[in-house]
Amino acid sequence: MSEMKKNQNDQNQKSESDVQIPLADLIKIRREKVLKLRELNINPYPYRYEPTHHIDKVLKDFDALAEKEEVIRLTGRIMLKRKMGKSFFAHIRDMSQAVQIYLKLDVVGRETFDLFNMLDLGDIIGCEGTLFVTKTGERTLRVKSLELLSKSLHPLPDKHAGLTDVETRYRRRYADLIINPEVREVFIKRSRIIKIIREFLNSRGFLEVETPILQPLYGGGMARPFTTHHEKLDMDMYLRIADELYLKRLIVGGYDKVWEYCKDFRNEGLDRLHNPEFSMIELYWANADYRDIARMFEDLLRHTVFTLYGTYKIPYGDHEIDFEPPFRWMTMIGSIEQQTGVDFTDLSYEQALEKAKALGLDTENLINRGKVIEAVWEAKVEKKLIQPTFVADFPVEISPLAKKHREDDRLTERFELFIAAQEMGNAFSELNDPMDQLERFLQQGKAIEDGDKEAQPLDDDFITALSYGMPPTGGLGFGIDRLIMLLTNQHTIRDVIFYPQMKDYREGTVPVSKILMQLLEEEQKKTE
RNA sequence: GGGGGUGUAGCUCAGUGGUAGAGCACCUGCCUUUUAAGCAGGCUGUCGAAGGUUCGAUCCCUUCCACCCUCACCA
Repeated sequence: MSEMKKNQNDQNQKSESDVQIPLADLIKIRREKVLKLRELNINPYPYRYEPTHHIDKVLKDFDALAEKEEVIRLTGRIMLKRKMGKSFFAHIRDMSQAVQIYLKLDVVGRETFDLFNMLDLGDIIGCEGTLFVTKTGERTLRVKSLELLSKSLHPLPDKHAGLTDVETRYRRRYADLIINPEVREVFIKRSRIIKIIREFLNSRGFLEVETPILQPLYGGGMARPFTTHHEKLDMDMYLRIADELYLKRLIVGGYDKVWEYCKDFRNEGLDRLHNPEFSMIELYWANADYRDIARMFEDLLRHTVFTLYGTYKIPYGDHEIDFEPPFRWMTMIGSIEQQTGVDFTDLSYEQALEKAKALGLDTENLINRGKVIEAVWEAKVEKKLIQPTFVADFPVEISPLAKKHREDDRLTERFELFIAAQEMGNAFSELNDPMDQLERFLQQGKAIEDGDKEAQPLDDDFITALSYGMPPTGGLGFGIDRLIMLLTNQHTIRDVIFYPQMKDYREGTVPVSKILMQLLEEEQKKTE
């Protein structure tokens, strides 16, 4: 130990001009423990351990297990450690829960006691013993034997204050997960929600399929794509922005119910609600229209919420959202009239523009009638839709893949579902008339020329597919990350994505690998 | 992209125009049922980066970087 101090002093002297990193000292102390353990013939990184229980199971069945004096083997990370002379209390946490363990010198013996004395917060151990309750009533494992399973070199965040710096939480998600158990709960729920939806769709006869992420032409949504290049083919390619066009080709091919869990990519700004890569589910159902889709979507959400929580009402921020069907259904134009008193049904582009201006909107980029109506709707209606509400019958100009409304060809059979003022899904009676689809693409082409960076390019092969004949089809897409936010009461998308997109590391930070590199060099010099 | 804010020890945070502090963590003692254990002692900093003003900058100014909030657009 005195040698350790000398080393530190040496380092302080020789590196007076160097950068001092206190973290390096902390890591060095832990690294020296690794070397010391090896000297004692203890492998700090052994190969396996067989626990008998997860901690939550032990706590659940505690009385019975304690009564029977059953020998329990647990693994976990040391989160707290208190020395009491010739005994220790500590908390270890595994994937499920945390529990207190107790070590007594005269129970575990000198070797194990000294080993545990060397261990740090963050080390992963396996321990075996029986259960008891302490004087103060805490359920505890009395350790008889103990094994180090992995030595931790990096100190843990503060045991009480935790890790709150959002940047560090996202960049080092592992540290976030170690120290903030509620974070791991959110992601467990995320996994369960996806499983529930998958089972729901499979049980309804939908076939789960996979389509290309790497595409020669993007489409199926309004967004700017990421571009990339295939070297051997010498071909520019796009990362998909939506799965729609490939899934509909499968409907043409004869499948009548398909769906895909899609990772999509959009080259746009990122904020509370947007990550450049995100997840959607898209499904297509032959011989159905958008009303059928609405009923099924309602059912899917009802089922998911109820399976998860056993109730239809869940909190989101200040609101309580009620998922009990039927959800409210209103048309886009009708909802505008309800909020503003203006009926856009029979207004021309120029008349609509006038009304929009009168309502106080910036009308600069509103290049057609549909865009005007959409803008008014977004400004005056969207934020008010807290309880689940279908908004239906969008203008044809902003819905190039949706079938024209059976009663009004200025509109399409399309709905979006809104919950908590956020779009939770988008569905159409899919456009299956190849000639109409071609015309829509041509209109989109015009919009691109007019500077609309999100308009869709003409997809010749998709037109070819439709020309073979696609049955009447209802389609739906919904953002999984947004849904997870809603169902877990999270308010930023970064809290439901393990690794949200971040800019490159900041300057001035010293990576841990650099500290380890220095230690490695020191150790190699010593052995020479 | 526009506007506002933040960046100080491994973590959570104070603070000052004269090169910096607390709690936790860490190290050394004591303590065989503790509870954010306690007690005694100790170690720890490119004060986000670069430049400028100044005798002197962590603090004032400029630029840059990262993060957060917000507005505009996409899910």
